[in-house]
This record gives sequence, C-alpha cells and structure tokens, in this order.
Amino acid sequence: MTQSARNRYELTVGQLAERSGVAVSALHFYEAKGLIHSRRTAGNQRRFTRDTLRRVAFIRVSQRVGIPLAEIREALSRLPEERTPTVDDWAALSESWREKLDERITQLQRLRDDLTDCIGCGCLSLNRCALANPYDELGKQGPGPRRLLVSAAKDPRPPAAECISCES
Amino acid sequence: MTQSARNRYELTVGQLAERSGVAVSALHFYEAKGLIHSRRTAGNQRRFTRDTLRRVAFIRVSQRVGIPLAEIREALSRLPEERTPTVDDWAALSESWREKLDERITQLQRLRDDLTDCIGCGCLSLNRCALANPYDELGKQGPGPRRLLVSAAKDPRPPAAECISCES
DNA sequence: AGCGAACCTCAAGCTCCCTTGAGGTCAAGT
DNA sequence: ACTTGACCTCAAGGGAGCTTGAGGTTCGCT
Repeated sequence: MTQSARNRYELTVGQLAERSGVAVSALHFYEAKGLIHSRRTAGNQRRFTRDTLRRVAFIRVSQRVGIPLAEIREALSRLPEERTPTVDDWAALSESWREKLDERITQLQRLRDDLTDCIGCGCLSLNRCALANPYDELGKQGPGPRRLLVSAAKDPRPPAAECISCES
Repeated sequence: MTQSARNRYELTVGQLAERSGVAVSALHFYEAKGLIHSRRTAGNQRRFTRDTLRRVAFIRVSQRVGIPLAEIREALSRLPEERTPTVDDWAALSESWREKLDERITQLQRLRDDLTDCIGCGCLSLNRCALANPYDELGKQGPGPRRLLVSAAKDPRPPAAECISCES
C-alpha cells in the first residue's frame, strides 16, 4: 500500500475529531485509556483506521447510556484485534448493549410506577420505594449517574420496611 | 414548643444519615449546596425537620435518574419555604419528575430501536443515529451520564447526514 | 466531674472525564 | 525559505460529587 493510498483510508486525529464530533483532546484521552488505537507516521503523528469512527460512535453511545469508560474499554477489547471488525462483530457488541438498554428501560419504568405509587400514598419512602432503594449492587456504589446500567433487579424486593417519613 | 418536644420532631445529622442511608458527609455537602437546610442548636449542631427525610429521598431518586444536584436544588427550591410542604406539594414535584422519567424512557427506547436499526444497516453512524446524536441540547454539553434527563427530542430529526463509517 | 460518642469546621484528597496551556515539531502552501 | 496550521507531549486545572483527616466542641450518661 502506497503512502497516498494509505491517506485515503486513514484519518488524522483532526479528521477523526471533526467527523465524530469529539474533541481532539478527548480522542487523545481515549487512546491513553486504551479505547482506541492508532499507528504513528514517521513524523510521530497518529493515524486512525476508519473503523475507529465506529469505535468512537460506540463509545459515545455507551456513555450516553451511562456506562463508564472502563467498561466500554472492556467491551471494545472483545472486538478482534487481528482483523478489521466485521458487521457481525459490531452487531454482537451492539446486541449485548441493547440488552443492557432493555434492562435500564425496565428499571426506569418500575421507578416511574413506584413514583406514582409513592405519590398515591403521599409518602416518599426511602425504604419501601424502588425509588431510593435500587435493588442492585450498583446502587450501593454510591449515588449519581455514574453507573446507570444496572443489572436489572432480581425481583424479590427487600422486605417492606417502615415508611421513613410517614411514621413518627 | 419545648426542647424535648422538639427532639421528637427533629433529627440530628446522624439520625438523618442512618434513616436515609446517606453519609453524614454527604448531608453536609447537600446542605452546603443548598439542597437541604437545618437550624442550629445552642451548641451549633444541626437539627433537621422531618420532611428533610423526604427531601433526601427525593434527591437520591433524582440522582438515580441522572439529574445533577444543581437541577435538583432548583426543583426543591420550588417547595414552599414558609410552611412544611404538604403531600400535594410533593405530589406536584414528583409529578414533574415523573414526566421527565417518561421522557427519559421514551428516549432510551428510541435509542434502543435505533441501535437495532444500526445493526441492521451494519452502520453505527454518528450523524444519522439518535445514538450518537441526541437531538437535545443536553447532548451538546458533552458526553457522559451527567445530564440524562433531556427534553425529549422535538421530532424533526436533523437531516440525515452521510454515514460516517460506511462511505469512503 | 469525667468519659465516649457524636457533633463541628475547614482543607485536602479522590474518581471520572476531560480541557487548557506551555513548549516544541511536522506538513503543506506560497 | 518561510509561514501557517495541525500535530506532538506532558503537566496542571476543572467540575461534579463526595470522602477523609485533623483539630476541636458538645451531648448524654454514669
């Protein structure tokens, strides 16, 4: 492959940034974290293969759903290294993500239903509601949207405790 | 109201922490950020009214959905200051949150559907997919799960752009 | 009065996810 | 040859959301 031919199939970091909508600094960061990879030119500049666009797309999508970079990295590491990932490779990855999305949707729906219940009883209970009581281990890792994709609750909810705000 | 009577209706920070499941340090933090309020005893200790439990519950619930503290603070500030919030006050707040939840659910569902589409076309397009392209202003504020509750997309999606990974 | 647990106030530290800046190199156009 | 813009590295900064630690006070009980 000639150098010029290469140029048609590879992207500079600037091009990748522009086309993916991600800042150059963020791309550097992703590379440092092992989420994307590049070869270097003789002049030490990064050259990304075109499928890096897909990787970046995948990263952003995953982030929007609430998955931390470390986990995304792990998922991406399951793509074949030796060859350019095929559509099927990507489909498999996306499929697993889709399942997580489904779980998250189910979880939010329950959250919504429980919120409605809580309004009904006039009680925003920390112990009784799924609202404050995420039956998942991720909930224990502290609050915040850091890890939104939780393993969807095993259904045995914790024993209904007292209502923290209604009782004495 | 006597001091002892007061004690029955107020909570120390430790009690609030225990009953809400939130660390004392976090409660201090919330107070510093104006999400909760306390009176101080003669000895400079915090005393929280009982409805603070509900506030904390509301905070945690909101966080789980992905709402940043600043926004939660703003929502809470709509509760009446002069009197203890009634069930109706809380219901109004929760109702507005429920709507956001609905929006969020809808958004995730579309995300999921689009992901399926993308698998279909074999293309994880940054420009075409809702996936990478959250038609909402919050998406522009950078990535991450920091602000997941977006104003549900006005439906005119952006003009279908080229597929960033499929074309040349 | 004395003890320990719980409380107080800063200030600093931590994780995540980047951005900004300084100082320097590379590549393409004139 | 020169300029300009894109690129490089590395270190530091920033915001969100807390936690940890030091040093000191107060509460409740015996």
